[in-house]
Amino acid sequence: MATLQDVAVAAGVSPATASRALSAPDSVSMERRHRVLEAADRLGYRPNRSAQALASGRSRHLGLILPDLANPFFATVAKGVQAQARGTRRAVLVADTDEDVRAEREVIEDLQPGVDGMLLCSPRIGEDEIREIAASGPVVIVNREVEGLASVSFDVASGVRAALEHLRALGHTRIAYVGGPATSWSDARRRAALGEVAGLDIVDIGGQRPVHQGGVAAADLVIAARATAVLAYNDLVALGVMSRLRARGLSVPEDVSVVGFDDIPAASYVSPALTTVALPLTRAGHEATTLLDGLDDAVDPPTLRLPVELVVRDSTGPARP
Amino acid sequence: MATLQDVAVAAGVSPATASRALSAPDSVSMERRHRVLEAADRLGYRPNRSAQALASGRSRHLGLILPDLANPFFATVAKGVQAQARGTRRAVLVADTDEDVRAEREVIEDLQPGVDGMLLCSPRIGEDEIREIAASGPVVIVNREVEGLASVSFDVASGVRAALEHLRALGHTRIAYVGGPATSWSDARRRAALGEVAGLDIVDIGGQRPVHQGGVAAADLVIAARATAVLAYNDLVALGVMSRLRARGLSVPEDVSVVGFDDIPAASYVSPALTTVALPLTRAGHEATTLLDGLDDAVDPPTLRLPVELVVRDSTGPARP
DNA sequence: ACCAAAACGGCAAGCGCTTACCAAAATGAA
DNA sequence: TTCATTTTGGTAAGCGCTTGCCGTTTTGGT
Repeated sequence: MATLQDVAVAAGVSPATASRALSAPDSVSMERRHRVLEAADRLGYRPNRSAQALASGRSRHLGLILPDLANPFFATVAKGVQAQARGTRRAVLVADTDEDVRAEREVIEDLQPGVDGMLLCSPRIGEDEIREIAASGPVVIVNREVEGLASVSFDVASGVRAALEHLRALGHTRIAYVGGPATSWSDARRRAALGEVAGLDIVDIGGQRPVHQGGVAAADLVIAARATAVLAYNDLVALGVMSRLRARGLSVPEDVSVVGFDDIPAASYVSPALTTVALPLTRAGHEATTLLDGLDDAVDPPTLRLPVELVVRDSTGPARP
Repeated sequence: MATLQDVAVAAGVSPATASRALSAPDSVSMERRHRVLEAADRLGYRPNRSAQALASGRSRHLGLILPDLANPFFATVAKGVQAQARGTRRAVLVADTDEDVRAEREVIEDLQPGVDGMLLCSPRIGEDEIREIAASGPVVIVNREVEGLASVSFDVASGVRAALEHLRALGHTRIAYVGGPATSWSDARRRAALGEVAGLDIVDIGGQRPVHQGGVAAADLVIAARATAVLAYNDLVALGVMSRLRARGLSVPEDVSVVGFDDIPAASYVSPALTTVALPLTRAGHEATTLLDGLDDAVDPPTLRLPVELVVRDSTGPARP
């Protein structure tokens, strides 16, 4: 494997010049730059990333920590991060914590020293722990907010409000909220917004795992609560609720209306198509990555709260009179 | 930030001993090891990954290249890789090529120098290119086979056979195959197996993008072809076909039976639940990662072909008499 | 033609760690 | 007790690159 040294020799310049020719093109005369580029090309030179990282103190690696890669929510964010990072030729270290707090701590600890910055997606760990992490390296939080730290989140409150108003307009008054993990910041945000629409009777169906099965499990509670509509923590849960409602002989939206959260692809291609609060997931990935870059020269840590949008499809309809 | 040097001084040993105490525990006496560990802990020592990598020549990073993170197929494989890699405390660099051949080439080129090995998931590039890549570093291919290289793939032929036999048993004789990307190796494998079941009239509906919309687009061709059953390239496409069939007023499975491939989560929670050929995706991720580790001491590159299983659900039924 | 300023490029010192290689210490057999 | 053998730990040489510093060349103003 050819080293920069070899390239320099081949081009008849010093290693310093070779280095500059490759990384700071205009600090070297055109002629020499060409000589170096040509030599590098001819020798098939590939920079040694570890050496670059060690010497420069920057690895050009980003760490992305998320609870579950198989969850389309996170996969989509990851895709956004990816795309943005590749634009600046940086690589993304992805770690899946399996929704496990302990694994999360461990993996963050593990990854942090090797990256230039971390993206914490829906972290389940405590605020103080997050602060500690942020103290030892650039960090942007996604889908959660921590006072004093950079974050990209969604305006879920207005999403919840829009969903509830939609349901109220359809004549629903008794609405079940099927929640997510108890440790989830965004579940807390949704809950907090539940009271903001007047004239509604909200039944809170405790925290489920934020997956299809969680919704299945909750559906019977929804039925027992005699709610005519349900707002779910996310689309996966909403889909689970719908499955089970159907299995119990109820039809959506005739008997029960269902609203999800996230707008994952599956939401639009199940039947009935799911009414849901769409979150700009890919964009969140983009923004978070961009934020990470500007962190040092930022005076105070920027907080982005991205707008959401209620997408009305076929899973919601007028309440039975 | 404390360095190994600092730790060594604090523990009253040489840097070499400190290094060994941390990475080769039993090449150092218990007493000194404790001194080092204690000092490291006290100083909050975190090894510098770049330095370790540079000095040892191993980055403890794996590269995972895949066409689309938002596709549950790949996300699931990625999850398997993740889990396995974390077991051996290695990090995974994930790169999403967006189903684009050029991006794929570029990103592989980019990532390879920084990793100890690469996992190429459903690569779309040419065989010769793959060989070239494999020549400059350990590589395992997932969901494709290249003569002479290590790979983990699925026994799709037997899956196709099982699906076709299932359909034939239900009385279907005219069956549409809705294919995937033309450049896809696994689409070619599926196609190759189509002829293996006798007495069937197979209509080939050309290659679609392997996503929901691809299936939607193909559905009308299926109808026009007067097939009573369709086998789709994957579940996403199958789901797309089903949506559109329904929109066209046909019901599944009464009018048309649909079989997918992969068994992604959505397959089981749509209605009607999708009959599909289940692939052990997470396991593929595991196996591929494990294979990568053993590559050097392998005589000839191992090729795993994992078994698949037809999961019969509600999207297939008897043909109309 | 001469000098100041600007542009360019080389030297060399690391970045923080690993790992031969070898010396010293400890162990055990004789 | 002595010598051969094994264990243990120190010395030092890098791994391949970046970058601050400074001398040299070029440029252009007069």
